[in-house]
Order: sequence, then C-alpha cells, then structure tokens
Amino acid sequence: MMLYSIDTPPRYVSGPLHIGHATSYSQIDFVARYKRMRGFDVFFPLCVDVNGLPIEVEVEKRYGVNPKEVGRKKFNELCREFAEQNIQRVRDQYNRLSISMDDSIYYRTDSPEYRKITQLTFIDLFERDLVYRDKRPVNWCPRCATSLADAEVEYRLRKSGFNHIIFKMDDSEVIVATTRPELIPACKLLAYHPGDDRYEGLEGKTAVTPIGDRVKIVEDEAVDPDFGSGMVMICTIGDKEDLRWVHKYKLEIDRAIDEEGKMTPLCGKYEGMAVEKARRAIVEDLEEECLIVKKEKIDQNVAVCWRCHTPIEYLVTDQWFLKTMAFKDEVDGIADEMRFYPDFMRTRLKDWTSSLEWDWPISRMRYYATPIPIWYCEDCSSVVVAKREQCYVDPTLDPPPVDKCPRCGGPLKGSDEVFDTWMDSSITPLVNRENGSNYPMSLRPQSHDIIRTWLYYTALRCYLSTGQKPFDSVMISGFILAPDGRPMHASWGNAIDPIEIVEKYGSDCLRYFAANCALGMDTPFRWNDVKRGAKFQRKLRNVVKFVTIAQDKSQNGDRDLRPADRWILTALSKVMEKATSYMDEMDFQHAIREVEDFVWHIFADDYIEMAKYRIYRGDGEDRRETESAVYTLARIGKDVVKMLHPFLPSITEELYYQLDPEGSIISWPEPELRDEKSYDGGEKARSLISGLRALKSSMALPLSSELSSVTIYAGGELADFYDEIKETLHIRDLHFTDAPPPEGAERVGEFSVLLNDR
RNA sequence: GGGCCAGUGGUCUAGUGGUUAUGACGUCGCCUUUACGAGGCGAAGGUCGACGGUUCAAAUCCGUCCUGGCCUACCA
Repeated sequence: MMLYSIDTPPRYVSGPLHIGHATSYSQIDFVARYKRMRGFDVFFPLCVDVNGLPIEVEVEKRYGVNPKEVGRKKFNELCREFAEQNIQRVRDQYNRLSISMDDSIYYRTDSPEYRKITQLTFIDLFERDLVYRDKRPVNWCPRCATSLADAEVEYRLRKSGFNHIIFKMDDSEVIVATTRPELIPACKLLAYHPGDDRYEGLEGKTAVTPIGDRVKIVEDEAVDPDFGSGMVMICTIGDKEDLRWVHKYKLEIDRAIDEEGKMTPLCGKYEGMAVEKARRAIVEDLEEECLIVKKEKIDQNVAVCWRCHTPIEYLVTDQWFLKTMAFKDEVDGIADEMRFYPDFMRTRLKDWTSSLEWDWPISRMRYYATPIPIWYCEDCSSVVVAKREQCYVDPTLDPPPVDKCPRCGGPLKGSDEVFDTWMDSSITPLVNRENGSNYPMSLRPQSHDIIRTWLYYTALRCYLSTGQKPFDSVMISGFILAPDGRPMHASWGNAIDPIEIVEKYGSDCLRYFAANCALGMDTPFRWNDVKRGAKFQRKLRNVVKFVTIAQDKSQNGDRDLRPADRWILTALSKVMEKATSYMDEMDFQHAIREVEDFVWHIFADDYIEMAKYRIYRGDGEDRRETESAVYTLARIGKDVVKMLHPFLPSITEELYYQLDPEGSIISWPEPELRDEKSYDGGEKARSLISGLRALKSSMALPLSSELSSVTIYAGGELADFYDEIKETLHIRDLHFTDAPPPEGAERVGEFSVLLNDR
C-alpha cells in the first residue's frame, strides 16, 4: 500500500489547546482521513513537544523556583511533571475533536529516544566540521541568561528617552544623541556622515566622553545626518549596526553589560546596576553636570526575547554555531522543490533564508532541553565529543568517552550547555523515519508564524542529514482570531475555548468551521459557520432519513433507470470529480461547498421531490421504476456521506451505518455513470420544476395543490421528464407543444408555460 | 524602508476577461408539501477601496494611490 506521511506538528504542551490549534489540527485531519479513503496507508503520529523555555518560564512562575537555586536535576523534574499533566489534557482534547492521529506512533521530544537522535545528528555535524565553537557576539536574554538565535528575537514598539549629550573636545564640543547612555563606558568612536558640513574637518580628531575616555571621530556613510545630532557614538555593543562598525573599524570589544544584564566593572560607579537602573542613574548624573542639552521621547523598535519579552543585549560569549550561511542556496533550492499550499507562502521561507546574516547559534544556557554531548578539558579547553553508542547521554551526569584530555591529559568536565530546542524540532522527519515513515515525507502541515523557525530549520537540518528535501508538500494554516478580529487573549475576554464549541454543537460543527477557513489566511472565529454546520447536519440527517424510508419500500432491486435517475447520477459524478480535485489541492472550503450545495440544492430540493411519486405510489405501478428511484437515492446518499466523511466524521459514520449496515465508509467514491443527454434534460427539467414551484408559491397556492391543466411550450425537449413534471407539481393534464406561446403565458426559465385553469 | 495577503449589499463570503455579480447570517413577506417549520418559497439591499490604463468587453489584467493585516528590516 502507498504510504502518505504527515509530519504532525508536535503540540507544545505548555497549556491546553486553543481554537487555533483545534482548527489547524482539524485541517490536517481532513487530509489524513481523505488519504485513507483514497487507499493510502497514512502515517500520522501523535506527538508532543515539551522542550524549552516556555515550560521553564511557566514552572519558574508557577512554583516560584529559580533553576540556579533548586539545581538542574530538580528543576528538570519539575518541568517534566508539569509537561506530563498537560500532555494528558491535550490528548483528551485531540480525541474530543476527532483528530485521527495514530497513538501507536507516539513520541515526545524530551524522551531519551528522541534526544538521542538530536545528539547523533550533532555528532555527525561535528565530525563533518559543520559546527564550531567560537567567541562572538550573539543575541542574549539577560532574564533567561541564555543566547538566542535571530529567529527567537521579536521587536516591540516602545517610547525611548533620546538624550542629547555634550562630548567635550580640546577647544570645542559636539553633541551626541543616544537612547543608551549607559553604554558610554564602552564608547569607542564617534561618527558622522561625510557630507555633513556641521562636522567638516573633525575627522581624525578626538573627543572626550562624559566619563573621560578619549575617542576618535570618523566619517561614515552609514550615519544618517538627519537623525538626532548627526553624530553617533559607536559602542561595543549596543545593536547590530554597532556590530558592523566593530567589524569595519576592528574595534576592541569592551563589555559594559554581563550575562545577567548588570553593568560590568568597566562602568565604574554603575557596576552591578541593572541596565535600566544604570541608564537612569547616568542620565541624572549627566544632568547634574549640565552635559545634557535636550531630552526627548522617540518611538523605537526594541529587540526582545520571544519568550519573556525582556530587551535583549548583544554579548560576546563562547557559543556553538551551525554553519548555516554556507547553505542558503541549498535551502532556497529546497523551497523550490516543495509544493506550498497556498503557494505564496514559499516566498516567506525564501525571504527569511536570504535575509540571514549570521550562522545559527545552537547552544543555550538553559536546562529542560537536550544536553550538548560534549566535555571540555579543564586545562586546555579541548573539546571531546561523545561516542555514538553513548547516546542518549547527559554530560552533567554521565562519564566522558575517555578518562582524560587526549591532547594534554587534563581532567574533563561535562558541558552544562543544552541545544536550542529547534535543534530537536528540526529533525521530526528523521525521527518519523525511525518510526516507519517514508522520506521525504508527504506533508508538513504548520502555521505561518513558524516558517522562519520550524520550516527553515527542518529544511536545513534534513538537507544536511540526507541531501534531500524533507517534504513533498507544505500546508500552511492561518491563525484564528477572536470574532472581533483581534487575537484572542484571556485578559481581553474574547477567547473561545474549542471544547465549549464541541459541547454546544459537537466536534463536527467545529470541523465545519475549520473546513471553511482558507489556508494561510487569518480568520476571525465565526459562530455563524458553526451554526450553519449544525443546520447542514440537520438537513443531511433528514435527507438520509428519507432515503432509508425509500429503502424500506424496496423489494427485489430489479431496476430500470429513468432519465431523471441518469441525470442525478451524472450530476453526482461531476460533483465527485470536482470535490476530488479540490481535496487534492487542499482546498477544503470548495470541496465541502461543492458537496453541500449538491446535497441541499440539487439532491434534496430537486431530485428527492421528483422521485417522491415513485416512492409513495401504490404497488400496482411500475415496480422497476420504484426500485430505480430507491437505488439512485441510496447510491447518492451513501456517496455524499462518504465525501463529507473527512470533514464530519462523527455524523457521517452514524448515517452511513443507517444507509448501509453491511458496508463501510472507508473508501472514497468513484463516479458511476456519465450521460450528458440525460444530464442536459435533467437540468432543464429541474429549472422548470423549481420555477413552477416558485410560481405556485407566488400565487399563494400550497405546493400540494393540484393544477388541472398545464401546457408547456417546449415540444419534445422535456418528454423524458414528463412524469417527473406532472407528478412533482401535481398536474392533472400536462401537455407539451411546439406551438408558439400565446399571450398570457408565464415565462419560467427558458420555457413558456400556460396554466389553463387560472 | 522591503515583501506578501486582503479590501465585493448591514455583517461575513464566492468569484483571476464575457449575459441581470455567488452564497451565508440578519431583515421583511408568503406556504402544514406523507425527510426536514431549527423547514421551504420569495423580496428588499452592492458606484465590486480610489483614480488612470489595456480590451469589443474588467470585480477579474496592468500602473499609481488609499486602508487594514501579517512577515521582514530598522536610526544611534
């Protein structure tokens, strides 16, 4: 059997599922169920992610513990316990949403089996020289006391104080505007734009910072003469632009701020102060000395930690890096090899890849994550990597592969660093391969916010491991916003719990909403769609009830299809073809709409009405015609229920059983017949009949009332549907004629009709 | 600043060159049809964001702009 593999997003279990998760997992489930019906063996693992900062931060908050105080081991136990509670809850929620993940394929990212694979891939990269350890500037969160990758940095708009400060020169002074006066102790240079005539001739001269350091003045194109005073102080290191200057002017890096966000001894009397406090203190001092000529507030996008929103610093530290810059073209090529649903999401990945400027720092100074399988020599700092057969290994607990440093014989100490959790998350296709998946996997479903992380890192890591793309297709779901169009927040009171919907309307109605959300788009939650789902289910239930009533009238099954039957069966074939191709394109919205419209407005409104006379008439009439109607009703009932099954699994299973207790819903239906002639006739008959029903309605006649005589000016065109027209509209005498319609004939669709008894 | 997506009746929505622009919700009117009154039938309601262009023909293609969302970058 062909395998269709889905790289289930391992749910991060820091809390319960919200409606956005419920929606996107429903959409994944549509694919899984559809592919099973198409005969694929579907690989759809149940999995959860637990590694990393969010759970650590939650545990710190909830238990009021500090990992440094309680120790690594105890802290990790607390994290594991906390995760455990949430895993159970999330599994229950999956069940209540009818998500058909296979719990015989289960993984969690903190298991030794999973982490072992992370470590093995690292050892491989280490041996191939694709990772390296270096002292260089990285994003640093002072609160979490760890390095961060660019992908873990967010920006927040903030009002910042902008201080115009006097720097004295031998016989004059210059004004420097800065938002970060606390970095003055690390000031290395002043710079102005070459064309700025206010500062002409200052190049090469020296100014004195307010704390007494002498710094050189240079000209630099990158300075914006219109911003601030046009004179910039270059510190080591305030932001990314500083980094470029550090590189350009080969500046020696001073550290004004340490790993915990406190000022270093370099800062003299400010040593030990937190950054913000030091900033206020130095501004006060400078004001006292009358060195501040102007203070203003400006809007500033401040880089913050994605998890705790603390402003990040750029610190020079020893970190492990993965050589990502060398593989930008390869990842770009992989983006082109994968199909994207919707296609424009490919651009997001390519834009991100091409915008990268640094290698990926993969080491973190945290706890609840995969340990880096490395020991360092305490004497010469040599690196000893774990042997493959040792993994999973925790160097803070387990012995190194060799007793002492192979180079100098010094003692070895296990690294207490862990990996960026994306090192774990980015190998899900490799882990799935271990669990029976094919590779490349068929589908990666995920949301658009983690294209720069999960998708990018997976493409990169899997390429480095296999030389191939990780997926054939990528399906990107959007976010679900509150009904008011804003993101849902408990504190705004606009959050909707998916379980609330399930309890009120059932999981199928929530899934009906999910089916109507376009991929890649953010959709406000719509109660209307849920209610519409409930109405549609009611309709479906009643349609099936009618079909089963008809089935009860069946005797020998001996049949002779009328043109009306051939018309609706042909219409069904067309619907099937469309629905199938929509499903293949992951276009759930159109697929369900196609089937829904057919069920409601063609099958129920028209065919069932046309077939009723054959179902309800007495035994003396043509049995074979009645059997044909029963057959057709049952065939269409079963097939539409099947086509709706990926979306509405609960009700369709129940209804299918009523229609076909011996059969099974598990196969996707195939077209039975195509008869274009009957189809065209049927379409004409149905528009005529519904037009005449509307006409009766507009004359305030009950639909069951009898019309004594009706003439239709259509010649033989509708002859095949004579009985349907006569019986459905309760016409005693029906005539077709080629004659031109007289004055007073009603126009019904493309035909003229004369109601003779009016 | 760059990129992507979107802008259609009161609200939401379908619709990538061709008759009177789709449907849902809401509103109003009518109807006990042996599946369904939590239904059926019908009505009102739209300068398809703005302007310009291409075309016999534009909601649809092109250009410019406006508005909103997301991504990305970022001025010390």
